[in-house]
Amino acid sequence: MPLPEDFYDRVYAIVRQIPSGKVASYGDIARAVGAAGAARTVGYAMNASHGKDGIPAHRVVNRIGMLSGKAHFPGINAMEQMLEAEGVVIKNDQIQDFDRHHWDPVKELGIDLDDLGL
DNA sequence: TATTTGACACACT
DNA sequence: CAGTGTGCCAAAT
Repeated sequence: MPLPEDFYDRVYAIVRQIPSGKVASYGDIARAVGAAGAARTVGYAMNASHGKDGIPAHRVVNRIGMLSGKAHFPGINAMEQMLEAEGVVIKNDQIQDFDRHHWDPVKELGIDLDDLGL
């Protein structure tokens, strides 16, 4: 279980479950993987998700719904372009009606923070 | 083996 | 109510 990839795999598993037109915050994902507070590490995991596929990193934003990681995408506008294509309204690198598009994995997937094996 | 960085989050002023 | 500073976990060097 102490495999480094395990952590990434958990993050990918959650991000992969994000439905189209929805977005999740790093903190929520961090909690979903059992690493509450490791939001930064989640972003790091996303950095490794580039070479992989099926990892809609463009649906992952910070808590305020800002496209903080847009700079890490191939195109500076690729992130918002994809989000807009899914029905998400982006304004000035920020998601409009973030609460409306917010998708909490812990809540939607019914993940029990006590059942993460901690 | 220890230190610094990192696509954040929360608390305080 | 808004802005600034500090703290968190894990990975990489």
